[in-house]
Amino acid sequence: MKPKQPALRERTRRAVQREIGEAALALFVERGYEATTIDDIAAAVGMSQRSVFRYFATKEEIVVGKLDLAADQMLDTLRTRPPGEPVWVSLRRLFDILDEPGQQHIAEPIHRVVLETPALHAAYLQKLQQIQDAVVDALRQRAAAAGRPYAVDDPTPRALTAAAFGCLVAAQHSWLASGATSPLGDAVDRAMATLTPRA
Amino acid sequence: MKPKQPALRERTRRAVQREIGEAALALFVERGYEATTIDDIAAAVGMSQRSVFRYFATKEEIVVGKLDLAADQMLDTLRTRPPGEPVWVSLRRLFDILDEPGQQHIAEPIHRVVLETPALHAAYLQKLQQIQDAVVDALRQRAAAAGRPYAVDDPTPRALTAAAFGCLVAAQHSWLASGATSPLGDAVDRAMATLTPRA
DNA sequence: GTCATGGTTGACAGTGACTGACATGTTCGG
DNA sequence: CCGAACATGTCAGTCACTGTCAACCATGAC
Repeated sequence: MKPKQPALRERTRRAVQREIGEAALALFVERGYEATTIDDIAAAVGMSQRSVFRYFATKEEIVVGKLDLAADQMLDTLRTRPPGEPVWVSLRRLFDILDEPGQQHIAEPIHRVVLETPALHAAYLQKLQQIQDAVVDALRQRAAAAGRPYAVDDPTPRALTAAAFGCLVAAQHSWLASGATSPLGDAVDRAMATLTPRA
Repeated sequence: MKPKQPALRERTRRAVQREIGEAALALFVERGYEATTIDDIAAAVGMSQRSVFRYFATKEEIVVGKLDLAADQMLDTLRTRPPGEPVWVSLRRLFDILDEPGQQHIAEPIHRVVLETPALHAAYLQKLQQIQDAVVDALRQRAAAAGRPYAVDDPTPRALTAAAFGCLVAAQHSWLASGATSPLGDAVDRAMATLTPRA
């Protein structure tokens, strides 16, 4: 019987990871990302610097690692969408999870730190790029399952996905610039409405 | 008469910067970005590590700094396009300079290193983001000059620009994936043809 | 209970990117 | 030829990150 403890270990691991993440984020928001050292974070949770790095590969991952969860949710969303739905609509639906009520007040300072810290912004864009790869994969599979597979060299799924994520980033910018008042989803709607996929 | 030597100084500065850049790039391509240390680069050009950092703020800048020139060219291009031209077409034309013949053979290994090295890829995406900001600005100015300014909260210019650059990145991916045979411009054409701006 | 065992942790040393400070040239203007 | 910029080297220091090792649990076998 092996699979008995692994579950527990995994759970405690997640718990510690979560604790570090929350403490770190509080410090980042309070005094800035660059001004916060890993030692500060370690001290805040009562661990050694070394152990912090056992839970997060890099300092940036403490922040952008939160997107891994979001990525999984996006892929789930994509798989449960009607296979015949227009791709552009499905892509728009992926972003719903970034916009759930109850998270907005928390999400806003995070967004701000990420967009204002060059190192974090770069890491964020890269993570979005990774997510896009997975989304493109899922889109190809879906099309194949629906009997209308894309040709291997057809740039359509990749281009549409890239454009959609580009619109997302554009929407986040204007959302933050206007003080994060109206829901982010509205900004995404407006951004994505400026384009249509060609038949 | 002050502006006599400054011009010379600036020229020699550019020359040294260029020399460092070329030496570094050769090393990056040969043995990889991560495996190349700043000391290696300094030794290759016969300088101290400190001096290398006087010409480039960061290691990544040695590579992605080359895009600053491209960015200027893009903005020039944008300003010389007919003001009435559809935005999507103008945006497509920005990317022509990345595709000039005679640079392709050189550009390919660079592209490869950038896309395959996480740190560089992140820096690259961030630089593209900066360029987008400038492009959006130019688009707004152009529309205003043509008597059809965008409303301040109109996401159109930002969204279209982000989508176009997303298509560019998508095109680079498939271009590299297919061995960089046909010109990059063709890949960009195909990617951007999958979308149309909504009237 | 005891003991092997896998997984977690802290302490320590080391690398590499980067920064600040200072001292030494080299160059250019007068 | 002299003084003021400017470029460069050296050195010391910070911080992110990695490898290693020894101590330390918790669990399961006996």
